[in-house]
Amino acid sequence: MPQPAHQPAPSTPVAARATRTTGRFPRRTTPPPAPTHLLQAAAGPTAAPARTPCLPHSPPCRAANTHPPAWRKCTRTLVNSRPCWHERREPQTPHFQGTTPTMSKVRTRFAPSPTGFLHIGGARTALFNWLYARHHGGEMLLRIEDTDRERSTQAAVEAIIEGLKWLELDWAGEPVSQFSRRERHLEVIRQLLDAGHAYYCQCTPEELAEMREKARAEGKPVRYDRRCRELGLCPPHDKPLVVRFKAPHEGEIVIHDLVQGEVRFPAEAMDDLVLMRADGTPTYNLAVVVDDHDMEITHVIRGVDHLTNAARQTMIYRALGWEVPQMAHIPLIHGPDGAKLSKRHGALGVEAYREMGYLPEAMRNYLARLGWSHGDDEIFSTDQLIEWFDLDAVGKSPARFDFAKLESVNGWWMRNLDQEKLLRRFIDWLPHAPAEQRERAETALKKLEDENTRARFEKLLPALRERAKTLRELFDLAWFLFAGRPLEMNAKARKLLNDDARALLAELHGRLSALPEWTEDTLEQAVRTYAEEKELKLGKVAQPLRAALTGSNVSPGIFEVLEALGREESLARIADQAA
RNA sequence: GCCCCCAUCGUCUAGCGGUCUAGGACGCCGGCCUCUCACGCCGGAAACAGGGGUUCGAGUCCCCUUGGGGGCGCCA
Repeated sequence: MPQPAHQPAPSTPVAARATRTTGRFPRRTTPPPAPTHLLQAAAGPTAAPARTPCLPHSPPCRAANTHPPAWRKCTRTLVNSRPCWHERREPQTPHFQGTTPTMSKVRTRFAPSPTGFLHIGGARTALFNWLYARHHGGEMLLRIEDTDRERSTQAAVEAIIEGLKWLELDWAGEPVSQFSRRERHLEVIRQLLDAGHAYYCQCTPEELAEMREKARAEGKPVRYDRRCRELGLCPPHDKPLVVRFKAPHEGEIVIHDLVQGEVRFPAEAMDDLVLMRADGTPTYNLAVVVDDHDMEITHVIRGVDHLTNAARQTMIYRALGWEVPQMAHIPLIHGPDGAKLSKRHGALGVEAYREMGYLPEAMRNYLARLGWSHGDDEIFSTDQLIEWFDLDAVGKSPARFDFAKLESVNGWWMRNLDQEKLLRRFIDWLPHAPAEQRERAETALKKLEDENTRARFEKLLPALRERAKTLRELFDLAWFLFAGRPLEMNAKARKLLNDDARALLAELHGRLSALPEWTEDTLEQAVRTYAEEKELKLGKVAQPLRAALTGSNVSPGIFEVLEALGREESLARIADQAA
């Protein structure tokens, strides 16, 4: 399992292989679409359209001539105030360690932005990426999309990594910080500018807001009106400049999606999106294209909320002359009310599910079934998931998150997981118990170090697990094994222990202490005989006994409990409650 | 407002033109088992959103309506 290290390893010159565009994914069966009638001119730098001259007041710049040496002069001020490109050193790009590309290998990536915990939708996206890669013998990479410096936090990065680890979704190499690849992104922006696929724009956020408002009021599509597109602006300039992509004027962008099928976006719907902000930082859509390309991602699997980004990114790929990766946009997960998943419905961080006592295998099982199916099958081991998962069985309609079903699936895994593994899961869970159980959990953890207690627990585990839907319930059910005397009684247990019951316990204590052998069988025989003699139904005897032994009205079979607890402890507990 | 996507029991889904009086699972209701609670087993209620086409034949294909969702940032 990779460590959450964020220091890029010493670099392989990513840039060097970054421009390779052919023969990289020979295993592809469906070649990427080429509806290039509108973007033919965008085939690459060599096919760039004519340059527009600079404005009179600007000094000559790259946009105006084709001499490479002019670069330096110009790039000095490309980023309005900050000189970031003037020294043309090799960009420090992360080395995608351990992921030496094999031509035919499927490479997916999970690319969360670290602005919060790993929520349930993100977890499923990660799972699908992971399963798809595994199914095809490839690998999943992890990229942290931390270009939004305001909202990205290290704590979130750690929470995401922690969440993935809990779900046991591993990735190849080190996590890649998108922010750390900034230089490379700027380099590509420069390339785009150079080729005439991008231009400087001087519009301010205020002007743009005004533009949008007007368009909306007139019922027109809300888009940038491209007023700077042919101005030939370039830095230095009296206003801050951004770099925009030149979207095609006509035709359409067609994306071939493995889940959504063929989706067409008319060119009129495409905006001249910003590639570089006024502060000189690259934007998401540009960064994603560059990173996916450099990381040699073959399949981009993400939420449908990115579908329009797919169209935008496709334009950028084409302008760069790069091959577009296969794409799959999976439906989103909704809350029980069909609306967006809200906090109280399940938009919780995966650590919350861990706390609630769900098992990773159950989580994977449930999440996989949300939007994907394999006939009538409901329960899947991870190996089966890997064997059977594929994008063609992923539906297009959104699914609602259903706690009841999750719980049921979890219950199945509670009952059927390998005993050793369940034990380990339980012990691993204890330190993550919810706050109100933390104290007891610590006690249990300590008690489990005691061989005797541990043996009791293991002995009763088969009976306990059958009654628990979650690790948390298992813990509640098992608590009486760890609790000290005198046992705390719950309300129903107290009610059970009336005077008659206490008197009965006193008699029973006598009988049981006389027993030569303390086994489930001898105990059952003794108790049954006692009940018959007293002409009582077994329940009348078992329930007070249960209360005395477990402090509860619910437990595994009473004779099992008696045996597991042992003679000494059992008799002591009975004596505690006897009259 | 504009663009895109979706639509089978309450929920997740099977169904890829005839085998559908629509199957499974969760949940719900009834029962059996029984020392409690579970597990397990048996049974039940419960759906093709509506309207037009196409076809000998439509849950399955097409169109419209309605309803949901996503997107329209110098966020990702």
